[in-house]
Amino acid sequence: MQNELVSDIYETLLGKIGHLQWWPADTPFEVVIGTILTQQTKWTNVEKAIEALKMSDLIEPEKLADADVEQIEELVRCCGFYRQKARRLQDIAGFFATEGMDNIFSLPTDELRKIMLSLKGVGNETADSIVLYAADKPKFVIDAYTTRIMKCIGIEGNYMQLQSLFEAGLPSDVPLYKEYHALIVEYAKNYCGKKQCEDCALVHRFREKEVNNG
DNA sequence: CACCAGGTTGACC
DNA sequence: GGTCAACATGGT
Repeated sequence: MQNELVSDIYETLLGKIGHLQWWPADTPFEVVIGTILTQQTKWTNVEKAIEALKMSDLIEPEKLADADVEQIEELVRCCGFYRQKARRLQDIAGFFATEGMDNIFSLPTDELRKIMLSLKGVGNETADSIVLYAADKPKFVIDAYTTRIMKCIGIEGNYMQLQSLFEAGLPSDVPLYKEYHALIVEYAKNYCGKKQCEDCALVHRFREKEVNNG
C-alpha cells in the first residue's frame, strides 16, 4: 500500500541522516522573510541577507514596511531576483503590520494557507513553509526535491496530489512534518546529484520493494 | 564558460 | 487543467 510508503521513506531518511532541526530563525517573521528569500537560491545567500537586514534592524513587519525599497534591494541583492523579492517582502511586511501577525497566525490552518497564497510572491511551497515553520500548523511542504525523489521512485503528481499523499500517510504532527521536509532537502542535496542518482539508496530500496510486492 | 539553486507569476494554449 | 519565459545573484 502507498500509505506505508510515506512512513517508510521517512524511516529510511532518518536512519541515513539522523534527526534535524528546522527552520533556523529567531522569530516567526524571520522565517517568513527566509521563505521568500530562499526561493531558487542557496541558503548561504539567505543567511547573508538576513544578517544584513538584522544589521539594519529591519526584521520586523512595521520597520520593513516603512523602509526604502531601494535599501531592501541592496540588502537582499545576494539572493537573486532581488528587485521583486524586495518589493514582495515589503508588501508582506505591510500586510502583517496592518493585520497583526498573531491574529493572522491564529487563524485555522486552511484559512491561513489561503490568505498566504493571496500574497504576491507566495505560491504553494512558500505558503506551506510559512504555515508550518512560522505559524506551527500542520501542512506538509512539497518542494522540487520531493517531486524529483517521488518521480524517481515511480510516483508522479502535481503539488496538491503529492501533498495529499504525504499527509494521508502520516499523523498530523507539526514536528514530524518539519523534520520530514528537512530530511528530504538534506538527502536530495547530498545524494541526488546527477552523478549520485545511480547509487541512490532510497530509490533502489523502494524500487525493489515495488518489484517484490508486485 | 555552462549550469543550477528549498520558486512564483502572467501569458498562452 | 499544463507549459514556458522572465526574474538575477553566487557558487562549482
